[in-house]
Amino acid sequence: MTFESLSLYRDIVQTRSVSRGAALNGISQSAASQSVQELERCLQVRLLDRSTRPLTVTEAGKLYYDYCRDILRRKEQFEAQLQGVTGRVAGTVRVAAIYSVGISDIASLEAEFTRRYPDADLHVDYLRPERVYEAVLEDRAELGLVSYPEGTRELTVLPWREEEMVLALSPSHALAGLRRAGAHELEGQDFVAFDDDLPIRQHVDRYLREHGVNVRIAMRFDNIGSMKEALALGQGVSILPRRMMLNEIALGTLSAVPLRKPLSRPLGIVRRKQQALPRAAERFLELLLETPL
Amino acid sequence: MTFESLSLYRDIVQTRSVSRGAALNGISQSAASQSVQELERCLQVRLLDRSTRPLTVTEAGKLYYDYCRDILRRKEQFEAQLQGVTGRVAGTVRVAAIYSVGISDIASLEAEFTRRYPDADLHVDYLRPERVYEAVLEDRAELGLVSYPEGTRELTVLPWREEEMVLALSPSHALAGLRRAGAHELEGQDFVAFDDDLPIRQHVDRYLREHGVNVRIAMRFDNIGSMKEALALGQGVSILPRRMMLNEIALGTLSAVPLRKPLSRPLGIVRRKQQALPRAAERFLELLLETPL
DNA sequence: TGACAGTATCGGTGCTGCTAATGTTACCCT
DNA sequence: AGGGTAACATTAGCAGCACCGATACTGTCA
Repeated sequence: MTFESLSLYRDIVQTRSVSRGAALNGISQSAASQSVQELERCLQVRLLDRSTRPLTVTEAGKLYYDYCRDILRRKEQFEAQLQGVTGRVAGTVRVAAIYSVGISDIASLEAEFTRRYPDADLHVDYLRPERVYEAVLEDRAELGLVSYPEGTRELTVLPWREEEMVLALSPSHALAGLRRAGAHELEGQDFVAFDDDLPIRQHVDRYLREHGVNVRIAMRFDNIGSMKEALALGQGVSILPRRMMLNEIALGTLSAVPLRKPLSRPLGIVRRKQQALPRAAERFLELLLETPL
Repeated sequence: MTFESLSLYRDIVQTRSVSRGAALNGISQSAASQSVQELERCLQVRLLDRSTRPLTVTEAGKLYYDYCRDILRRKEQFEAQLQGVTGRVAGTVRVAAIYSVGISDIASLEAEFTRRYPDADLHVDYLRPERVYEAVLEDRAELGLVSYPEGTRELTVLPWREEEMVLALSPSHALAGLRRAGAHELEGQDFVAFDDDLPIRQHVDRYLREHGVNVRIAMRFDNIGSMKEALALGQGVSILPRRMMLNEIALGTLSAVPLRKPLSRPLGIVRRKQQALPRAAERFLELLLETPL
């Protein structure tokens, strides 16, 4: 019973799928299937009920899952401790981020990080917000970058940035010439919105409601990139973080109009409570926090 | 990195020797040496300083040792939990006992145990008292049987038996005819004693001192078997648990004279605190506690 | 400075665990 | 119902690696 098989089993349970677990661990579905069977043979007990889809976890399987988690966390803890002794900053920092933190920002952070710590690797996954929390909870990432962060019993939050939200629209749009946008000017506009279940959507909705504005939701997206495309094509207006539009503003494909009643979006960093971070992850966290807005 | 290698490393550190660790894990010295080197190569850090004898453990090596212990304990805990779910009583119960608990007693217990739980194995090691504590502390035994038990921060004690101590001597000895032995009758006798560092020796010494008796220590042993031989040959007298002499009394090779001022020896069971016992070990513990004196 | 006990190294071997291909089964959908 | 699809199981064959035995090296005694 190797650590690979522990990690594999954990991932199989978390993804509720042998194949996905196999993929996450870089082995074939066949190998994963054999690994689980070997496990069940050794322990003489069924761990997973694979006669149903998606597969279900038996009582014993849950025990083994907790066991895997504990073992793998202890392993991470050891590795963190070890790096404290050797003084080396190495290993992979896994970061899960929402799409809208700005890929270019992270890219420059990544460059600085690999410059400072050449032995460390940085791996960033861009996910939907709920997936970011999930990734941190399920040990697939040391750090998570989210907007409107919320802590839980197992997760702790560090404030990171406050981003100014602005009216975003095509330069050719009627409202593009305004120096400042009052709420009433949005009344009845076609609106390019975030998906209903994203936190940012809730906050923008509340902002509009509080200022007595009704807009017409023209389209919905779960990522800023697509929204910017739609706006550039004149499909409507939106409210987006200004930082995310700097490129398009410079290129002249989009315009940003400051809001008279300001609205900002807080970004935060989530991590697991009482989990010593590997040295490399600690350093990346420092880098994040020292980076100017 | 397999569990075998964790167990191996733990044993190497505990025994301060690669060869002994290898022997404990049933592999060759060569394999053990290679395993440690592989470990150091993977972690990129020296764990053991083998340029000195006995070998010494580096800072990183200590961290890894703690890690091994934690992992292996978690594994045991899982196995115990699993047996709770399956209801099976299987696996090996490892018991460490002092020589003087009585091998024949344990043998009959063992017979009863394997009768009740045919899937479980019982393994008993007979050791010197300090080794019994060590074996339990270092996860080489689930239960320890000792006299004059003492708990520690990591060990908890369950009282087991109170054994009557009697004057033990050859039937041909001058004192053998007594119905009861007062303390004064021991004055000046040749005494067959336990080794100085055994707890039972301290207690017998105190008994003699408190009753103002001086004896001449004729010989010392660390096990009751040898003492009985010496007594049968008329080499002196001793104070021993009666239970341990039943066979010799029946055969007429030894006599037991009750002490006027009674002395008893408490036997106890030691186990690690906050460590769920495997189901098989739990059952053996039940068996121990229900066994009549 | 031998003698020894312990550790490192080396070549050969067997077993475990992987892949790729194929067979089987649960669930969905009209 | 009854294909269709996506998942899991099975099989054969191969590759790597952990093991062993033998031997060489190295600390630590006397």
